[in-house]
Parts: sequence; C-alpha cells; structure tokens
Amino acid sequence: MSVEIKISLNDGLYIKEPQDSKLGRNIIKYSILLIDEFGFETFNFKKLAKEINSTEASVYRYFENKHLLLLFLVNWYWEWVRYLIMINTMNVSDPQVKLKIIIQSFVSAPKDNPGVSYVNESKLHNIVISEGGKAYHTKDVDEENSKGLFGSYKSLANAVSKVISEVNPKFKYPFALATNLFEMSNNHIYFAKHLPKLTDISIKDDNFIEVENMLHFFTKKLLV
Amino acid sequence: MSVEIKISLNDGLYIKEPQDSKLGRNIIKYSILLIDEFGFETFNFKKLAKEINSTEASVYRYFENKHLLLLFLVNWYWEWVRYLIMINTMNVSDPQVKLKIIIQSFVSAPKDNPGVSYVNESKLHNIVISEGGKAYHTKDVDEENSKGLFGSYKSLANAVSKVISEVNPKFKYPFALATNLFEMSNNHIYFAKHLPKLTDISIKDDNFIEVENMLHFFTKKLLV
DNA sequence: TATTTTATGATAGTATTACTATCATTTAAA
DNA sequence: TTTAAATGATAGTAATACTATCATAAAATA
Repeated sequence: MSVEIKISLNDGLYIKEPQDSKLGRNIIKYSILLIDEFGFETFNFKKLAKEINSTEASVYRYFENKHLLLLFLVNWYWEWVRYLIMINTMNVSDPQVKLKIIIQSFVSAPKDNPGVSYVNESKLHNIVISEGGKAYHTKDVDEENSKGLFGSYKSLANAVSKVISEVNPKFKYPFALATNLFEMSNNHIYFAKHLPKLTDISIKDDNFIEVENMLHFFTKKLLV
Repeated sequence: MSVEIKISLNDGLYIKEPQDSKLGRNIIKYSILLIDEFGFETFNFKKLAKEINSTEASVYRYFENKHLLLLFLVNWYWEWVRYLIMINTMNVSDPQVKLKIIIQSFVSAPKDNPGVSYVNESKLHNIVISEGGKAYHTKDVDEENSKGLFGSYKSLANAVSKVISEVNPKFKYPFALATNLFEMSNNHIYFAKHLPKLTDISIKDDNFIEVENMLHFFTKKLLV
C-alpha cells in the first residue's frame, strides 16, 4: 500500500491531464530524463515518443508544445517545493527557524525525499536549475502570465515573502528577497558546476551545503 | 570628427569580425532591433538578412549560428559596461563610492551614454535582461567556457568582486555578490515589467532608480 | 591601371523541427 | 455488448537551420 501525492496545476498548462494516465505519466517521466540528459533545445516530441514507444501525435494530445511541457514541469517542481516547505515548517512557530527550514527545503529538497514515482525530483531540480529561466523568458510571458501559468512560482514566492516579513516586518523587499533566494540557489549551483569563476561556493558529490550556508548568511545579514 | 570605441571580443564568437565591415555592423545593429522586438526564439538569420537587404548565406559568413550571435551581443554588452565602469570610477579612491558608481553604471547605463553608432545600448540592455541567461544555459556551456566565450562576463564579475573585497576584505562571497548584483538587476527589471508579483520594485518611464536603490541597500547591509 | 583577392549576392538544396490530419485499433465505460 | 475514448500508425506541410555553388562587385596590391 502506498499513498502518492498528486500535484494539481493550472489546466492551461496541458491539453489533457498527464498525471491521470500511464502514457501521460510516461511523458512526464521520460521528458525529465531526456531534458536533463540532452538539454531543452535538443529535446523534442519525436525523440520523446520514440523513447516511450509511442508516437509524436500522442504526445501532442497531452501538451501543445515543448515549451508548455517545460512550464508544466517547472510548475510541478515549485508546487512540490511548496508542499515540502509546508510539511517541514508545520508546527514551527519561530519565523527565523521557519526561514532556515525553507532554505534547506528548496536547496537540498530533491535529495532525501520520497516524492512521486514518475518524477525523478533530483533530475527535475537539475532541469529547473539549467532550463527553468527559459520557462518565463519568452515573448509570450504576459499572455501566459494572464492565464495564470506562473501561478505556482508566484504562490511559492508569496508564501516565503510572508515568512520574511514575519522575521522583519520593516524589511522593504520581501518578495525580491524571496525570489532572489530561489534564483540565487539555482544560479550558484549552476555556476559551481559550469562557471566556477562566477561564484565562491563549490559543490562536491552533489552536496549543496555551501549554497545553503551562503543563503543563510545573506538572509541573516539582510533581515537583522 | 568623432571618436568611436571598438570593443574587441574573443574571436571564437564570430567567423569574421562583424565590427570591421558595413554588413557586419548592420548584422549587429539589426539583430539587436529584431531580437528586442520579436524575441530570440522567433528571430532567425533569414529574417535578419531580409531586413538588411542581404542574404542568409552572407550572415552565416559572420556568425556560425544565432546562438553565437547572441553570445557575441551579450559579451559586447558586458564589455561595454566594464568600459563604462572603468571610466566612471577612474580617480575615485573610496571603494564604497566606487561600488555605488558601479551599480549605477550597470543598472542605468544605457540611458544617458553616447556609445557606438551601430549599437542601440538601451535595446541591447533589454536583450540582456530578457534573453541573456540563454547565452550560458546550454548543453555546450563547458565547451564554450573552455574556449573563453564567457570571458567578458567573468572579467566584469572579477573587477566588481575586487571592489567588494576592498569595501570589506572579510566578506566571504565577493564573486557571488558581484554576479548576484547583475542577475538581480536584470531579473527585477524583468519582473517589474512582466511578473510584478515576484518583486517589490516598480518601474515607470524606464526609470530604474528603485532597482538601484534596492541593490545599494543589499550591498550596504551585506558588507557592513 | 590592371589584376588578383576578398566580400557579397543570388539561387538552390537538404535534413530536421514543429506541428496537423486521417484512419485504424485497442482499451475502458456505460 | 455497445459505444465512446485513448492510443497507434502513417502521411503530409511549412518553417528552420543550415551548406554548396557560382556570379558579380568592391577593395587591395602590383
């Protein structure tokens, strides 16, 4: 017996809910593996279809195009992080402790968490790090935003900004700090791996503790 | 009579130096206009060629592909910012003042600066904001990095990190702070324009003063 | 000035991508 | 057991991202 969580997302992200069928879950599972391995530009629905022994046409029945699939994955990820944060901070009252747990949760989340059978959270984390920005850096941002397709990221930012304001109600930039923590985390993991001259932290054996410490340091300094 | 600066970049970025011929300068000029207007994914060499009354083949004689053209533009931009910073901080000895000028320079640089005839710096700034991340978020980062194709960004980060260390020699994250200032500047200008719920700042009439102030506040808090 | 090199234009062609359409077949629901 | 829904198989189209070839124009050099 097992309990699987199902993360529900804005239905503008897909044509048919992929989490409700075997094929749909395969699309999710293998798109994560392929994008992680070969990168988003190289990835396409033909290759994906081949990988899961299906057809291009069938994949297009679930997602309008690969951009929306990426957006789906990224939203799924942030929604999952929000869920983790919720669980991990439950019953914690001190906002400073809460914030510490929040940072831990999104930096090192994919490490030691059970999660969902058709989602490799660690690889999805890699995708968010390497390709996540592409999800909202398009000419269609405004249109997609008005449809609520960035909702998960926004509500996560909102949740974290609230805790930031609890720690220091006078702090003027709770949203900016919240998003900056996410972006910084992703950026510096990426830099450490690929452009080490752009950062001070280093990563060995997928241990992100230095990133965590840096974010703790930044928040502490900024919120005193 | 006029003096034009010429920014020289790693020659792995292009096949033939575009700044040395009329056609090359047209490629730079109109690629900036087209990418700014229609976005990077929609942009291609055929459309560009048509715009400048040339041919696709001719454009390909200057740049291997549109990704390298983008990388060229982004490097050009950072190199230009570095040049501005150099001039603006010349003869300034107080590192805190220097850092303030640096932030001013890269946030509001494209506003009131002369620049180069074939480059619309303000639109190029927009491109860096909206598409800049795509220049290094590819599967070829490592290879391109080893060829030095991110050199301009790195040397800018290096220069700024030095000033940060002058302000506070004990600060542990001079490189991370330097790059974070750039990324934050770009991100929050973008957020203010397209995803306002993700930031606290707002922008009216292309006035980035709130971004500047936020970055001043962050650096001050972090470096005391 | 003549000549040779170099840069650009004109045109064509190819493989891949990003889809859309149609029909047959399998699977699930009523 | 009939009907509906989901998937597979196959084909096709317009656009993209190039490469190749040859002609012509412009610039450099002898």
